[in-house]
Amino acid sequence: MDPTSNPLDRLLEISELFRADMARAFEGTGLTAARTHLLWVLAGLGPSPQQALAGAMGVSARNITGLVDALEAAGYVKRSPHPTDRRATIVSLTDAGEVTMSDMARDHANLSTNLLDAVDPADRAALSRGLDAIATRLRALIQEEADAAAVIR
Amino acid sequence: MDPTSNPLDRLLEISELFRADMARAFEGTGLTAARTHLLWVLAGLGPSPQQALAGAMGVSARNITGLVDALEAAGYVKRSPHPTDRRATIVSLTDAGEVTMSDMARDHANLSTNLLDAVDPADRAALSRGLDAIATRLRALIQEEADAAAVIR
DNA sequence: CGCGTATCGTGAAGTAAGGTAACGATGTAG
DNA sequence: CTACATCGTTACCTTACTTCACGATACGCG
Repeated sequence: MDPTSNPLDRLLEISELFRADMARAFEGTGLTAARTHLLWVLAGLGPSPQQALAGAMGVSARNITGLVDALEAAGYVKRSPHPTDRRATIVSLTDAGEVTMSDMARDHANLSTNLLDAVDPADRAALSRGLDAIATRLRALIQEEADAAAVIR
Repeated sequence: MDPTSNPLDRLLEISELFRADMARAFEGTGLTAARTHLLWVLAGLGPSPQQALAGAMGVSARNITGLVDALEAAGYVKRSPHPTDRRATIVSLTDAGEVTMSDMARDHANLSTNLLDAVDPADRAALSRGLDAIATRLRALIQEEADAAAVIR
């Protein structure tokens, strides 16, 4: 009955809390959510041309230029020439960037554990299933909307 | 074992999906997440001075000026003089704004139902409890960090 | 080989959300 | 009445995005 206790509103609240927490965590590090996302993608792909990062992040190539500029200036990332394609530049993590990423992975794992600890063990499996179901449904809804919009065009 | 199936990652994914869905839903309406947030707060508070909106949204007064400018230009909101304090202006929803907000409330309720429908009825109570627990824990963690940061200053 | 076309990264310029600092107009307490 | 606080706004900065244009380069094809 409490209007703020339905799952949708809780999820929206949790989204907002994540956002606030990340903003706080990055204070003074020269990092931001977008830059960190790039680092995360880069750690997953390994050294990549900017084009590949744009594709993986679903963002324009121009935007990658700006994010890489900032990360390079802050020392997390470096640019080097592509060995065979002289148009392309390869972006890779610096040693400092690698360290940052492993710290981040550790923090991420800790947070995961910490949050899960807050949940009654008896509820965990259902929570996990429920979140999977919601994510799947959400993905489907967004896809439907995208298809509907495509027809109009 | 699947690294993408733990609750934290699911929650982050769901956050991202919400963001994408909202951005898509607002296309061509002159609305954005921030502007809609203001409308939402305004609908909750009723006609308010900009100061009150800034407080309620946790954002600078300057930013409210900009959001109200945009919403006023799009016809969702109007400014009128405060009856007793000539420094202040009162922001209120226009008729069009009221209609938009009730449409939005309806869509919100539909989405809530739709997403919950995707969850096995047997899992719903546990999901709800789990989300509450996670939100509570997250709030506590953020508070701790804020306190820790306050000590340093 | 040469030519057209596609691709890579970036300059230029725009939009949107945020922030701080300063200021004029006004309210309010002493 | 004078000092101080508050309200909204001007001016300016940052970050994250976009599109468009362009130079340099790769590449397929006749």
